[in-house]
Amino acid sequence: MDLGDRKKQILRAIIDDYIQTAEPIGSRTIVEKHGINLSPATIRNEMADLEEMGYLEKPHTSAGRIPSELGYRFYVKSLMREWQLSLEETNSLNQAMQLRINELDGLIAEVSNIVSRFTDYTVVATAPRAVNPTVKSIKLLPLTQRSVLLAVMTSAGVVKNAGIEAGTAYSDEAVYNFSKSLQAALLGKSPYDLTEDDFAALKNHAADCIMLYSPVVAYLFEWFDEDAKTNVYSDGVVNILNHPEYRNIDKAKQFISFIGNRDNIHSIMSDGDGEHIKIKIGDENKFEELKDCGVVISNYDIGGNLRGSIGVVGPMRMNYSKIVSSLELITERLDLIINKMFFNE
Amino acid sequence: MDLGDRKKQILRAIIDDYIQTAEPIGSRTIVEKHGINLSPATIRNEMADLEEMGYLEKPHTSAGRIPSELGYRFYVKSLMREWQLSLEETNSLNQAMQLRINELDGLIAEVSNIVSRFTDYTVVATAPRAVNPTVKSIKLLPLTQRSVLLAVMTSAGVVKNAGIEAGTAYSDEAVYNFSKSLQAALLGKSPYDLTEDDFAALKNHAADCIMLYSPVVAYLFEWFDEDAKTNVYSDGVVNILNHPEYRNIDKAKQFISFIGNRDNIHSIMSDGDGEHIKIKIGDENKFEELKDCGVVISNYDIGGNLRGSIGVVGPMRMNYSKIVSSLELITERLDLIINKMFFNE
DNA sequence: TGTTAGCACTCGCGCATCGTGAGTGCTAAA
DNA sequence: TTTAGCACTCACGATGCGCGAGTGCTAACA
Repeated sequence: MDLGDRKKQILRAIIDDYIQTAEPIGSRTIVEKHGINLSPATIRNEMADLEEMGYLEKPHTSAGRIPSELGYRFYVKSLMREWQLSLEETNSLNQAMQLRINELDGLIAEVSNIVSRFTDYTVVATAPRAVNPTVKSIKLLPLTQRSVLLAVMTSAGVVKNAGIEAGTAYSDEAVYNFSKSLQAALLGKSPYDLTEDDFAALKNHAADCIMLYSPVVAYLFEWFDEDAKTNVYSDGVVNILNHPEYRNIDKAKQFISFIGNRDNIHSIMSDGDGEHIKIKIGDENKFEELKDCGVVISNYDIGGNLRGSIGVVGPMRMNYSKIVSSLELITERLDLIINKMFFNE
Repeated sequence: MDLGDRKKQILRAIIDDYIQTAEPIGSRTIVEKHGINLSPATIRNEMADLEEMGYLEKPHTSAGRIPSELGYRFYVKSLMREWQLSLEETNSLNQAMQLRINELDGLIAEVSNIVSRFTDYTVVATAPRAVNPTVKSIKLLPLTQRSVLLAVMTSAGVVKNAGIEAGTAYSDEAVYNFSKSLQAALLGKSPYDLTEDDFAALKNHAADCIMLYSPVVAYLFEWFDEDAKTNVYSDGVVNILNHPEYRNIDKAKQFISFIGNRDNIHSIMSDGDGEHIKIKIGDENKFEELKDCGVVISNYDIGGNLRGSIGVVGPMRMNYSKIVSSLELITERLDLIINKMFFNE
């Protein structure tokens, strides 16, 4: 399992090259392109070894070698060098992140777009979610005779609101009283903190506008439901067509359909076990549809209050190095922006 | 320009056939598949005429004929027969429309999905927009010390709301008073009805919470701005890959990118001049990217209060007849559902 | 013992060739 | 006016072939 330095150097050269060209690399190419002072024959011997060890594959007898799935894994774990984003690249990224957006959903959509354009792969993302959120403010507001507005601000600074059709008319006073009871019961807490008794009491207080009780509670749980499908985004799905692995229409169709399904995206993101950046290659993905793909997920965590993920999906032959650098830069900026957005200037 | 009955019959046969098979039709095929009591030679003569008139084209000398752009236009205008959705089809559509959704955005997204699955083409849609909306209810509600919620219900029953970061703290009373002034000024009107003087007066009344004035006005105009980009949706983009016209990866890429841009979708929908169903073929589309495409737009209008559009985009060779029938059925159901959703039970 | 030159061998790819068959237009007869 | 007959066209798929990049093996060399 332990590779000699020369083998490592050759393996790295092959993978680096293949990531760029998508074409099998022959022994001669390695000698020429990468400054290795050995004859092609020697390289051939080493390559035969690497193939036997499972790091390389031959598409057919007379082609060069390409990395195997195992080869990629070894590469991202031990061989990959940090990608130096050029100054222009860094600048253009920073510039693109000068967002004049002041609402979370738009922000994530915009960031997904930036990353997909920048990496030329498909990007998936989930909107940041509050960690253990509590109610910071809750109000009921009569809108018309027959409808009220429920507005909640969570501890993470996220505002949720919804109109409720009351069915019958209620006095402003009844609504106001119910609103007060909600505040008394919920401020500083999550609806999951309340006992059945608490809810029973609350229902009592809502006696004068009882039709509002159920919708209010339903919305509260919906907003605080940890398992709820949060908003997911994707962008640059079409980028997959830029890569030769997906010249095949049926493969492309399968990929695009798969990513088009929100549940799948949600599921891709959800097993990032809190690691900062997680790379999954081929069979490491739990979806059959991604068995030829690479996935890089970055989980960010803002001030311990908001958590979200942004991921890059593409063929197994991806520029992992550049993706990791870009995601790191992006999540760093994102942290700054969201902090500014929610927690004072 | 006026075609004899026989020519019409032949042209219709060719186009119907081509829509189904995507392959050039020869004189013999016409005689065999469609019950026409003439010899292939006669058909050939007629086809030569139709070609000269511009309704048909030859991909090359020894293939059959395919419809020209002009041919398609003539077809949808004069030749196309009403498509009879089968009972199963109608049922499955009706069943799919049993939506348990009670919010506009989700509804449109769901309907787009249904139509795209049903027709096997790409669907674009805009969320319904109010026609000449006025303010039915407007309130400002303190959320926390430093943020307020602006809630507006329009005459069409649509609720808009937004949190405003106040910057500095205001008394509940100041906010309440400003809220009252807003009501006095705006109830039953649109912000576009107010004069400069009205706004000046309003600003005066907001003296105690002057930082709120600008954002409130900005939101109002945003919400009532007819030209504002409304929410647009698309679904089934990947369906384009099911059609042989888009076996070519580059064409597919161009199409998918084009549809991926929200501005383009908005623009596609926006020139439906109030006609109920509008079909645009090839060059009739103002976008270069759609010059090989057909577009069917259905503009629906619910109770004179809400207007929206749903459209189907695909290759020029589309099953226009089935699309039109489906869209008609769908918009009819949509009318029912939205009516139920907003205006009483 | 590790490295390298030499060499025969493999095999995918691009290219040219060619027969097939569907379809056409024209002409002349019904 | 319609149709049978016929020569002609041309895309398409199959076949075959040469090229060249790349390999593995062997034997010689440092």
